[in-house]
Amino acid sequence: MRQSSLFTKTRREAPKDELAKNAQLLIRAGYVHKEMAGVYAYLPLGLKVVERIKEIVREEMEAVGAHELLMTSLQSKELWEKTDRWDDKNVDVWFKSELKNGSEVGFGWSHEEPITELMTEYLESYRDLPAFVYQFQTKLRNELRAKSGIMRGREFVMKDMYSYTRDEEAHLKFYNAAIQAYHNVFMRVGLGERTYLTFASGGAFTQFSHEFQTLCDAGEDIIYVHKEKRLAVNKEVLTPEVLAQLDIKREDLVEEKAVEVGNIFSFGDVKSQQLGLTYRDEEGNEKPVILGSYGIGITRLMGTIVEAFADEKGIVWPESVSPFAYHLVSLAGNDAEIAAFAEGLYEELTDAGKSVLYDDRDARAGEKFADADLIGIPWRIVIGKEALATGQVELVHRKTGEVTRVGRAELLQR
RNA sequence: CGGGGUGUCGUAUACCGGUAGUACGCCUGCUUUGGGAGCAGGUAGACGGAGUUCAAUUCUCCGCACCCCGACCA
Repeated sequence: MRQSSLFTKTRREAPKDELAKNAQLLIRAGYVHKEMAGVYAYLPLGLKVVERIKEIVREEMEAVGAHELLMTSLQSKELWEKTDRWDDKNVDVWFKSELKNGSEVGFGWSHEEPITELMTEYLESYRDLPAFVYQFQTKLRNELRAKSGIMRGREFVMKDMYSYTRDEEAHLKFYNAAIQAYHNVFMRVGLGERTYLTFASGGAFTQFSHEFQTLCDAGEDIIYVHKEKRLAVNKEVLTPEVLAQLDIKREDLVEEKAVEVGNIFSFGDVKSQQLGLTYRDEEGNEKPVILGSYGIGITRLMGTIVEAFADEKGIVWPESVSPFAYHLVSLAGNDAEIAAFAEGLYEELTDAGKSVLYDDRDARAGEKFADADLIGIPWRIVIGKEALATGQVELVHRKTGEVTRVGRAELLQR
């Protein structure tokens, strides 16, 4: 992409109403636009990051056998009444509206009910099980208080996956596969080292649910981390009984701030009973389907990545989620030869399938470097007089600042 | 939802009960060109409403918006 064609611009300063680092940097660099409190639009650069994160998640979900679908944002009141979650007294984040004919509808803050009801139409026999589905959906939640930039908004993108299995054994098998898939996701987006499987309270069906908590100063949660065993417990389950059960000692736990980037739940058959999701087994007996729910906050994950890796100059994207692999910075000025060199290299890299943001703007070096630092693409290629003279270009690593000089051929082979 | 705070050009800020200033941005021109350039000229602003006052951007009230702390958070 030619930067001259990008309508967004960088800003020196963050708006004064943004205190969260992730929002300050994402706005300054032109990734997002704040529409209202807790509601952000994703601009071209920001959308690329969202899509890259989604693609990683998609690959891992497909790898455990799940299929993608897309549910609706408008949801039916009658459906949610079946599980007693329509009433504002029970769910306090509903946005509700009504149709012209007067019937009430809700804006989806979760999709467990709709997807499960959908499944009643298709899952009838043990032969139809198991079934695993997921989607990327914009969730709408009327949070009392939005905060922390894109990390806790009223509108955000979430990956939610649901498992439908015939019994507890099949459920656990998938549940454990999902845990591994989640680990893979967080590893791939660069947060693996600092993300912990965290035991949380489980509700009626199982003792525990599991959260994936990423250590981060901007986090809203407090967790207790066992670094050696690479697990953590949520405050609500920090009891002597649980510690004994997990075979960990209180003194080995460190209190840390963290962001909940994912969570997984076992629902058992409660919701299936409520919504009438049953199947016939081999003997013709009608049995409830076992349900599991698995979420990853895609946009929250993006904010967490910014928070985790940014430095004083700006964003530092891991290669796996960066909007572009390379930031080609041309310092041509009025020098047509340098401009031609940069143009040629841009074409070559692009033709070779590399994703390149090409700073072809008529701007000075300082401004270009500052912008490149802010935007945070992992590798910067600098084209100046020296490149013309030697044929070698500067390759600068955003994260470390390390500079190496490489030839075109070497660059194309990376 | 309880508490606290803030609303001034596009952005960040200053001052002030009596002519709203600065920087960046943006526009024009010239110069400059490896770390947010220089000069000159230009563009653009008091959240909305009511009240107090000779006079309100400034004080008061209401509304709206935004931020922070808490509560909440499948």
